[in-house]
Formats: sequence, structure tokens, C-alpha cells
Amino acid sequence: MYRQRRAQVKPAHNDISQSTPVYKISPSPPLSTRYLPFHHCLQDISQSTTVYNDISHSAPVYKDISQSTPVYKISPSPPLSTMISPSPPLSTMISPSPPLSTMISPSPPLSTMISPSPPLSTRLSPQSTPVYKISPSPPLSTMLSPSPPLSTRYLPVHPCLQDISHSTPVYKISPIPPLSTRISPSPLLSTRYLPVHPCLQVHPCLQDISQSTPVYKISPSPPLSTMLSPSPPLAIARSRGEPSPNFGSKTPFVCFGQATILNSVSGGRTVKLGIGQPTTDRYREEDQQHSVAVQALDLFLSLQGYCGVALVMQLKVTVLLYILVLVMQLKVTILLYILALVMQLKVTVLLYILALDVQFKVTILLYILALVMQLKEGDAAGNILTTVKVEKAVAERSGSEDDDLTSLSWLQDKNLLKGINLQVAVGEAQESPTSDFVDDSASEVADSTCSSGNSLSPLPSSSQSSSPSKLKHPQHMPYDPLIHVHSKPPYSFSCLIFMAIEDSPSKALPVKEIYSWILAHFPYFCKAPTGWKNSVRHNLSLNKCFRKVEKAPNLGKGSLWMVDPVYRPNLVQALKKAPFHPYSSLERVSVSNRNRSSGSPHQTDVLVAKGNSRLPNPDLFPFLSRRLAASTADTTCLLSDMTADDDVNAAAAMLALKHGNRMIAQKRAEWFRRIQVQNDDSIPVLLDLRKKKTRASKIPQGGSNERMIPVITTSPSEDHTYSAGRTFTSTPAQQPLATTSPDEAFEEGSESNEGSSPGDEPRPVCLFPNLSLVKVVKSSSSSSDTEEQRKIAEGADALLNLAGISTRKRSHSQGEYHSDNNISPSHSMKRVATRGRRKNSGKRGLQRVPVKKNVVGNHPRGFQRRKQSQVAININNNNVVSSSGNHLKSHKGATKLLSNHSTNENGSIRQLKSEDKVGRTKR
DNA sequence: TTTAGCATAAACATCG
DNA sequence: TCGATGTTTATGCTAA
Ligand SMILES: [Mg+2]
Repeated sequence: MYRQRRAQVKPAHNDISQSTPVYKISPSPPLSTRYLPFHHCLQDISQSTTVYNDISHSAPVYKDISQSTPVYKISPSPPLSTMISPSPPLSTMISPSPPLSTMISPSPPLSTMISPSPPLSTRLSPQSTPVYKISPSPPLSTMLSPSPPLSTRYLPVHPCLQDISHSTPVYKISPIPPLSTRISPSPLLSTRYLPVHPCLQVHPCLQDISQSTPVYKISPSPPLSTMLSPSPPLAIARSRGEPSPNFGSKTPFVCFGQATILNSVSGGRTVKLGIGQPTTDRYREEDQQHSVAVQALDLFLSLQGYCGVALVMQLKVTVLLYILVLVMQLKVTILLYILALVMQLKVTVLLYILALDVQFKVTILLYILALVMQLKEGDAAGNILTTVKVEKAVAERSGSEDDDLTSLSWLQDKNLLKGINLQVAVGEAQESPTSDFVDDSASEVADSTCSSGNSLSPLPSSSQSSSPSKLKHPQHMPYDPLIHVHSKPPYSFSCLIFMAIEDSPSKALPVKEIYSWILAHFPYFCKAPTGWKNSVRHNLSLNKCFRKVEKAPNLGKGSLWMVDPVYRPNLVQALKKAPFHPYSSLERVSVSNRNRSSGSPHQTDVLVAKGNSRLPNPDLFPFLSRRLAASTADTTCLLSDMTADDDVNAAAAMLALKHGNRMIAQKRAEWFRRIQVQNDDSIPVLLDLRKKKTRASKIPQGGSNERMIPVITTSPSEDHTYSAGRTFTSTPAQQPLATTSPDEAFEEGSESNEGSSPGDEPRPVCLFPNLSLVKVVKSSSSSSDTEEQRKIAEGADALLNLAGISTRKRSHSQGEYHSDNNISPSHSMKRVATRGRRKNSGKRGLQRVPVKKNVVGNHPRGFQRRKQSQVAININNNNVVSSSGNHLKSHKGATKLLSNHSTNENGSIRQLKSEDKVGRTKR
């Protein structure tokens, strides 16, 4: 089948591959930015010869492989994310022109790669026949304890290796310790192992290179999301309107249906597999190593395809590097992209492979990192950088076979997806180690209407790209915004905005920058309908968590938006509730594994706070990571110390502060201090930007000892949404200090008017039903104010500042137009005038006729309902315009209406909606 | 069924 | 005048 497809490869690809150096990855910046950078262990092996020389020169001391004593252990590489993020274009790295030494940056101490620490030479013993075995210290069995049969993970060894092994040292390449072990101590690492494609199944030639023991193992890679998310360049490029990385015919990587072996850097030949030509025949004309390589490659290719093989071989020295990358998409195109890098310098070589798949609506990326150590005698010039790319499209696939191939049926065949109906719900395949990757395609299946079936281009077609999936990314699978560009991010706009602002150095961004950030980090929006910008603005305006601050008039139009520090914890919490918040990916996997093993595969969205592991990737979110570090610590403290009733505990802490209760737990105080410090960080910015809003003028201090602290709730209902204002429930009567004008009285009441009504439904923060601001009186009796107290007081001050801000009615409240003279009085007057004009002109309110898309007959859908709701709107508007909050409160029905409306300003007239439904039902 | 949360669309105003 | 920005309202969907 695959051979057939290879025969169908477009000539253009062939031409390109022949006319341009294939190994020159891509001159196109967008594409290059997507490539993975060299791992540090790849860097400059040529210069860090210390260790290698030891090894190479002391070849005779090597132990015999027969002794099966682990000699080398290839230590796992650092988190891939650190390798990927700020990478220079790979093209610059892989370009054949520069010598390898120039490509390799200085010294990644190989010693750091090789563990345990004792020098290699000390652990090597001479042998007459230098057969080297590179194996990890722990037995494979211990490393792979709960994992599927090892045989499924072993890399095949081509017979060519056996031959070479006869004359040259054969190195046994030990498996890399699971990356996950470095990420999380989850015991269930096996579930993270990547499946091995059938073509990777143990080949007979694998058997017994030396001891009939498995030689290769594909080390599991960390979650893709953690590995691949960082690549902002691509997203940035997209956000700037630059064309998306084109894997089309101009890119040498796109060699559909053919395999290309590149031997570069050392001036090796470039050998290509001609389309439709027997690859083996061609390569038999090559020299030995190429022939071997080709044979191996051909073998793998002939085993069903879907695999990429990277082989690096050097004469008389054997290195096998093997990597599989699998990309699948249902019924459409499959792009398989593999980059394998192998460098040799007398000794070890690193193999590095990136597999990338970009596919419309279905994107599966498999990423595998392989490390191969290689020993070679003498020849220091034997550096070989070999890149093998096998890219393959199955656009022509049709019929059931396509489905089979694209629906991970081979996984089922291999019992990796036991009994999972991929067609129905691959997402159910939680038991599969590949479910994380499978689900994407599965999730896309539902709305996949793009079965063009003929799209060789890995990029989505125009029609495809115009209709990105509006379905949110499924929660049970890792999400990478840069990979799942067709899945709606599982973050709310609030979270997106929050992340954007937090990721900015100044913690304040204009809306345009927020757009840019979102575009850069979530390319989904590049092709999403433009309404999302409206949503962003809408969210900024309506969400109390975000505050508009004036910026210098010469900075252009618009304002800066920043996170209200008061609500920031809510946003943080909301972000953490997101299925794949930036700092959840790592632990998420372990949690997921845990759940899988415990038989609760569908609870993978449950996040477990695990301290610093929640921190965002600093490469991804440089500022956000720093910024959230403190809050993470706070949260960790909270989560670890506080019970589920965080709000209650927080409130208790507040009470303790209020009463000077020294009984407050040390950790609570510590947390509070941290909050204070954290807020102190932000307050100056906010206050500075909000100079016109002097808290002192609005919030009576009530004496030097009195402080008011906002109660920060963690109630889910008050996270960060429009109703976040409920967090600060305060009524004029009960919070007179916070009210200096009738307008403000209404504002406070309008936000939580039911709070003043006895018997109202309890609210989460109703531990202090009327206290959004808790007076904290610095205990005069505590004459021996400790430093801690002072800090607490400062924190209280800071929070008081925030309270001063928070107690002010925000601009989105119409009442503010009357009362807020601090922000641009002229502006306020304009607003007032505008509102009056609006009302008089009748453009709004009752006479506004929303344009509905869905109409029934000649009437917009919900016509009657709208008429009814408009009455409510009228009521509401009247109320607002007259600022007669009390009037509404006096009206029971209206109070109820406002109760709903005030708690969810966006969900306006829900009460009427329900009433209307009832009415219609009656009718 | 109700409610809250969220998204989306749209109208409209303001401003550079 | 136009586009970006900001506000507000309306409505639908979904999950709890
Ligand atoms: Mg706001």
C-alpha cells in the first residue's frame, strides 16, 4: 500500500527534492521556527572532547558486552520543553554548509548526560574485542514495570547491524530512562509509553545482536503539550500575519511517499529514494553503509509505512537510531514528518527526532527522542549528521483501508487499544498509552467534514481552515495550543486574557496586545471567526477581574488592561481549573495515569496541586511563570494547608486578623503575607495607573488602626466571571464607610442588592454576609507588634487599597457614569449625555430590535420572548438611568429580576426567559 | 427545571 | 470618515 502511494507522489515533490538539498530543512522562517532545536546534548560534541576522548582513547578498557554490566547510562535529557522553546531555526542548525563543529555549540557536558556520575573510563574494563554495551543501570524490567510487553517497544535492528557487529563494535543502546521519571514520580509510567507501530515491532534481526536481549527501547516522551507548546515563533509569525508554515512543495521536507536519507555535514552523499522505483535496487549501488541504511529504511517502510526511520550509521561503527513518528488523521491526510539528527564524534551521538504533523482537524503529533551513544575508534572527522525524513501522505487513501490506517486500527491490532471502538469514541481509549494522541483525531472525527481525501498538503485547505472546530478541546487529552490549532482552546476568554496580561512584563496590556498574545499562543484564533476579539473586549469590559487603566495619551488609542489584584486569585484558580492550564501539563499526565490505573480514566481533568509542578513553563510564559510562582506557592500553601473550604478559611483568617487573633495558624499568616507581598507587587502599578482614583478619597480610613480587607473568595461561582463582583458584597447600610454617595450606594446595592435582604439565599462568602470589607483593627493591645504584624498590617494596607478600588463602582456599571467623577469627568458627562440621548433617541432599550440569525418565518426567533424581555430591559434601564436601585429593591418581582440580573449581568433577563417559557408552556 | 457560566453577536458610543 | 476600542444588551448553549 505504501509503495503504491509512493508511486503516486507528485512529481513536483520529487523535483524539489532533487533540485534542492533536502537536508536543508527550510529557508522559510516560519517553518524553521517549528523545528526543534538541538538538545544541549547535541551541542558541540566536537568541542567537548574531554569525555569523548576518554572514551575513544580508552576503547580497550571497555567491558565486553557479554558481561552485561551496564557501562553507560544515557541519562535522560532535560525537559524537552526547555529544548524546544527558544530555539533558533533548525534550518540554521541543520544546514549542511557549516561544519558540524560550528553547528554545535560549546559543551553540553556529556558527562551530564551520562549517569551515574563516575567517569566512564573508570567503569570500563579492557576487552580484546571491543564490544560495547550501553545500557542503563537499572534493568529494563524495573524501568518498565507496569508497562506493556517490552517487545512492543523495542526498536528493531536491521540485519545490517548484525553484519556490522561482526567486524565492528556493536553498541547496545540502552533505553533512555523514561522522561516521565524526571517529570513526575508517577509510578505508572508505562501508560506514557508510546506505542510502537507495527513496522517497529521487533524484527527478527533484532534478536540477539549479542545476547538476545532487547536492544532498543523507545523512551517515552513527556506529554506533547509540554514539549511542543513552547514554540511561540510560529504562532508569533502567524499572529503577525505571516503565512503559516508551509510544508508544501517548496519545503524540502515534504517528500510524500518517499524516503530520503541525508548524509550531511560530513559531506556525505544525499541519497534519495526515487518515486516508484525499487528503493532497494537503488541503494544497492551505494556503498556499504548507505546500502545498509537503505535496506533498513526500506525494511521499515515496507512494513506498512507510517513510520519514520532515522538511521545513522558510520562505517565500522554501528549506531542505530530509530524513531517512529506517527501521525494519523481520519480519512484525510496524513503527514508524517520526521527529523532525525545524529551526530557522532568518536563516541556518542545523539539522536534527535522530531515528528510533526499538521493536519486539518486532526492533528496527532508523536514526538520521540532517542539518544544513542556511539563509540567509534579514531576518526574524528566521522561526524555524521544524518537526517532521515520520511514523510508520507495518505491522502489517496480511501475506503475501509483508509479508515483502518487512519483510525489507529493498527493499535487495536496490536492490542494497544484493547477493545476500543476508535470509530465511535477513541476518546474512550483511556487505557491506551496513546490515547492522548489518539483522542485528537477522534475528537475531530465528529466534526470532520473535510474529508477531502486528496490533500497532500499538510496544511489545511482554505475551506478547511475557514472552519476551525468550535468544539473545545477534549479535557481528557493533552492540549497544546500550537498543535491543536483547530481545537478551540479549553480556556475561557477570561483565562486567556489573564494569561496574556500576566505574561506581560508590565502586567498590563492594551487590548491589541492581548489579541496578539492570544494569537501568538493560541493559533486557533488565527483562523477563528473574528468574533473572538469582540468577546475579548466584551470580557474585558464586563469581567470585574480586568480593569482598565488609563495610559499616557501619547501611547495611542485605548487603555491598558490589567488584572485586578483583588480578583487575581480567582483568576488563578480559574486558570487552574482549566483542563490544561499552562502549569498543569506535567502533573496532569501523572494524574491522568493515576486515574487510568485506578480505573477512573475520565477524571483526568482533576488536577492535583503539586507545588511547583504547576508552574508554567518559563519558556512558554516567561513572565507568567514568574508571576505565578508566588501565587502558586500561595495556592499550594492554601491547598495544602487549607481544607476544601478555602473561602471559609480565608475568611477565618480575615477574622483572625480583624480581631488580632494570634491563634491564627502560622501558615495562614504566612499565606496572607504572601498575598500581601504579591499584591504589593501589583498595587503600585495599579494605583499608579489609576492615579485619578485615589482610594483615600473614597475609603475612609476610620483611624490609623482600621483597615479593611476584601474577602477573597475561592468559590467557584465567584471565580472570575461576570458575577465576580459578588465576591465583594457590601450594602450601603452595612458598609457605610464604603459608600460616599447615593450613587455608590446604589452601585453597591445593585451588585448585591439581595445581600441586604434577610433571608436571601446564602452565598459562599456569606460567612461575612455583609462584609466584603472586613475591618481589621490593629490590636492596640498588641503593643509588641512583631515584624509579622507589621507585614500583616502592610498587607492589610495593600488589600485596603485594593478594597478601595474594588468598592468603587466599575465603569461597566451604568451608575458609575453619574458618580464617578474621578475618571475623566468630561468622559462621564459625555456618558451621561449619551445615555440620555440614547434613551431619548430610543435606539436602545425597547426599540432596539436585535438582529437574529435564526428566524422563524418573518420573525426573529424568540420574538415574543423578546417583547417580553424588552419590558424588563425597560425596567432595568429605567432603573439604571434613574439610579433608583431602591426602587427596584422595593419591588419584589423586580428584585428577583435584578437578583438574577445582578448576579449575572450577562445572563440578563433569565428570569423572564424562564417565565416566558412557563408562559408559553401554559399557552 | 433552574441557575450560573460562558460564548457569541450585535448595537452603539467614543476616540484617535 | 473609518477603524479600533469600549460598553451594553440579547441570546443560546452547557453543565451543575
Ligand atoms: Mg472589567
